[in-house]
Amino acid sequence: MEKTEVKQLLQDPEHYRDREIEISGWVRSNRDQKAFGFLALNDGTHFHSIQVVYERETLADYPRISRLRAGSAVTVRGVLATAPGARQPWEIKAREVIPEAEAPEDYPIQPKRHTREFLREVAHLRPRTNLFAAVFRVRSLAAFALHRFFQERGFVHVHTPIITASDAEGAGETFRVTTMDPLDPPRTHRGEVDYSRDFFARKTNLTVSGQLEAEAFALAFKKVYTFGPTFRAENSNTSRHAAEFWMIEPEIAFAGLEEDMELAEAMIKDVVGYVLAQAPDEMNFFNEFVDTGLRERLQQLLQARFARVTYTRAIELLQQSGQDFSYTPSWGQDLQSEHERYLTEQVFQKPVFVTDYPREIKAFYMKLNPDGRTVAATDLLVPGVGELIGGSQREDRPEVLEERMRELNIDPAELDWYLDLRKYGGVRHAGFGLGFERFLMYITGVNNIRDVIPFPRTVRSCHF
RNA sequence: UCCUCGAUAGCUCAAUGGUAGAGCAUCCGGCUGUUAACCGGAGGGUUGUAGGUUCGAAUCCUACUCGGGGAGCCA
Repeated sequence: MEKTEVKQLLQDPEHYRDREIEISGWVRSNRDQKAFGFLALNDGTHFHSIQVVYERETLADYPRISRLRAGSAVTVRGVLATAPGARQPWEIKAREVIPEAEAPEDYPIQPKRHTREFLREVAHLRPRTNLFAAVFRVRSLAAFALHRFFQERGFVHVHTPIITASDAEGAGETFRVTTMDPLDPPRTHRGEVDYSRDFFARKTNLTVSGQLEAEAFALAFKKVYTFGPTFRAENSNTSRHAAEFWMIEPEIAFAGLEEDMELAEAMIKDVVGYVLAQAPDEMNFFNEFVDTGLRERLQQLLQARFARVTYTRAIELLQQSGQDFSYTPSWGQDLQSEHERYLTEQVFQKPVFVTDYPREIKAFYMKLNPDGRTVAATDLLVPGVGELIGGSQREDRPEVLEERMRELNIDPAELDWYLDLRKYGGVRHAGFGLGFERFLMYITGVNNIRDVIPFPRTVRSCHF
């Protein structure tokens, strides 16, 4: 008797053929007939379930086993054999089926198609479905591939803080972190809330980005990356926004925008290639049931050289397109979603870096170009998802940086440490932020961010 | 936050002003290789909530709640 797992069995079935094995997992479906029955058993190690055949003649407690409902857990002892005339080549002929835990009749996951909306309401059970088993295995593999990509290139992984005091990054609304009594906070003599008596003796919030801290480490280790949770308290009601999501933020020193884009392109191709190779069953499932163009699009991505276009040129292309946009493209305005989609899906038909945006529509830390009108920023637009990456070369001239901060009403005193980085050996450097969930949407074809996060947190929704 | 669509059995959906139904799931029975098995039977409903119109409301009106899609903000 050998304890084993479905993944091992299906990787090398000949090795296990006719051998006594033991396997434990959950029942996906159970069909019994007069003399025998079939369990579809999934043990979580493999996308596919394995079929278990049990016979009335040889199984002592056949009536009980034949009534086991989907969701029940069992241990099966038997031999691996080829399945006659069956859809799957291998099955287990059970000698013994031991119920480990039975699921009552109100188990919500049926062997049928469920809507994603319903499954979100049972997020604790949805990883037992084909779709979510595939999504979350791919999520795990993609996370590993990202670490591997950076580690193999000598990048140092930085754990940037989750709680921060910098309120000046301009990356959206923040969640306040406090231990004060909301009904009766300490107050100053003028009646204002006195944050100096809060836990950290100042106003603090959950991080909206690890970039500024990553820059500090890039100016010591030369190549670093962060990979962690990020929090935005924005009232965004879309399929692409969550209040809690994960970001990858590489930062490289002695490098500019060109190197930044090369890094982003290599990273995306590496991870997509890894997932395609490591999760063929999951990717086949997405291609068949989620997005029938997925495989072709990802294969093209691996082959294609990502396009590069300046913001100024992109505006020209949009203006000359003859398209009837809801918003007329004009220089100085941010690109609308419809413009981004048109560029990546129609004009280039592949991922495209848009570079050198007007300074007025980008953040204070981005390097001012010699033309004085644009900054060395880039957004990577991809078909289907839109903006996947936002990056830039960082402003490394202290006087220009400080001037930009004053322009945008950011108090330089609050970010004195950030200005120090320019003061002491602050070479040119660049970086970008990749929204991990948006990347997963792109890889899997799943079109709602709530379905690529195990337990999603969005506006007015924080269950589980 | 704005625009738009929706909410009926555990799930997916019918019923468009006149007796709330089907498929799946569940339960019972049948079936000698099933695989979204099949065949027969049974149970299962305050039609999202609160008001209103009407002889009569799942259906029409108002508000609210929740959800989908789109926009803005962004990753």
